[in-house]
Amino acid sequence: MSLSLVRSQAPVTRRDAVVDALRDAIVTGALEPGAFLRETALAAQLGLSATPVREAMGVLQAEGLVEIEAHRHKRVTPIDLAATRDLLEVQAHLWRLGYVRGMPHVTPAQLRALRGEVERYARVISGGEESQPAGRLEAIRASHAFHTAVIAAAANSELLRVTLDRLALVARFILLRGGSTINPAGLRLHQAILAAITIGDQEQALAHFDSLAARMIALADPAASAPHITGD
Amino acid sequence: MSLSLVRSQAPVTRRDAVVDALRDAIVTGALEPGAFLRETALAAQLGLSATPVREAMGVLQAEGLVEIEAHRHKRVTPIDLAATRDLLEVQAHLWRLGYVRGMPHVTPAQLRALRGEVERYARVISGGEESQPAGRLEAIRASHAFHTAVIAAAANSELLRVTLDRLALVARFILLRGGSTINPAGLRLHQAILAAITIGDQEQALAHFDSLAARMIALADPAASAPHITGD
DNA sequence: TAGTTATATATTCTATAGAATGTATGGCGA
DNA sequence: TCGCCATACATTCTATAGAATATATAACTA
Repeated sequence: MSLSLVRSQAPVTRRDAVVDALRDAIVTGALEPGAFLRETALAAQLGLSATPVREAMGVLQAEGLVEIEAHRHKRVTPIDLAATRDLLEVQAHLWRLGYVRGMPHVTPAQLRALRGEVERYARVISGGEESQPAGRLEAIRASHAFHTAVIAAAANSELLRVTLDRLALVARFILLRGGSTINPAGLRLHQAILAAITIGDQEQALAHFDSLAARMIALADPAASAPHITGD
Repeated sequence: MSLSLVRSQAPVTRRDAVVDALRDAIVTGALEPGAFLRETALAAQLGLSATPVREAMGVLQAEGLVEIEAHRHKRVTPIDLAATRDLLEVQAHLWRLGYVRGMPHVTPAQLRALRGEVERYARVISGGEESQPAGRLEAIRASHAFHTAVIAAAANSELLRVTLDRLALVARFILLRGGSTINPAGLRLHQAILAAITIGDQEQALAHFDSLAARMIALADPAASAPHITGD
């Protein structure tokens, strides 16, 4: 189980290795949202000096996973519901653009890749692992790889970059706070999108994608996520 | 003349100061596209050590202004026409989303700010500075501040961030390669958008914005930018 | 006692030196 | 003459120590 979707192929510098390690820890929640990050302490834990750790922080800051206050401290970005809603809305919008541009150019090989990702998602559900962190992460990775593969077909370098940019941040929220998206209904939507793309019905594929996006965005809806708001 | 639109308010660290200095140099072309950047040489020029220079490179890489090849070299990102077309398309799409979301919430104060930016653009044209680098940069800044102000009204933190993210890269291309957008016709489109927003006609404002965006994207059209392609 | 200033402490930020890596030059062999 | 290997060089990358900055604690004054 890894987060290779946004991981560097083979980290050639210690900095990249630290980035990968910390990203994994943050996305899985091993480093909890809001946790303070001290350079020297982390360096000691990882068995290297503070320099590459410090540089890794800059990368993670660009990905939205770490917040830095100059001369004060660094911390894992807390999960803010309003900010997450904004994030998911923009991400969904960019994904949708990627679908519109990418679907017409999906090759048979890419279609097989899409099928593979859906099967990966399906294995999690059929195995009943949808309530375990490992299974949930696997399903999220499959879903993200699915969307990314469609977008890649658009052959727009900037569109691919901007969608990959905050993918880890999206994954963290869904993994740690988005309980209800990874389930049979979510699987069916992926299957429906795949089926529509396979027969070339892009309109229907988009419709199913919109349903999926709406479900995702709803995760950051205060009304749904804070049901006890009227309790006191 | 500065690039304050993407500049840190008051650089509290040397790293931030270097980022601002290098960003300015890259956007204005003082550091030419493709130029190699050596840490120690730049540090010596700026009168400080290599460490903050090196960290600044990471930030500029995230902004797309610098390309880094591990253990080899760093360079100012070359201007690639295909990549720029992708960039402008995505940027235009995000701006458009910002217009749709932001326009309904523009306050009178923000409207005055928009008017101020259009006047700034107008002063460049009426002063005949549209062919000089300084004037061109001023007009680009006014235009970008205009779009950004509309988007800010949408109050979507992620949308604002993602549009500001690569603003310097967009500005550089238009400044160094986008000869024809800064002119009376460009000014008129800004004025038309402003007028439409002022009277609350968002449909028409969007139509004018689309014209503006199309003109911008056309700058990266190979056919238009390489007219001598049939000459030999 | 409340507020302010000075001091101590912790952490980041920067400078510097050395280690690691990649490229180019020159020599060797076929 | 061409290809391959070793060596020298340049540059990045990392480690370490010291400087700068912010916070907390304690002493002092009104």
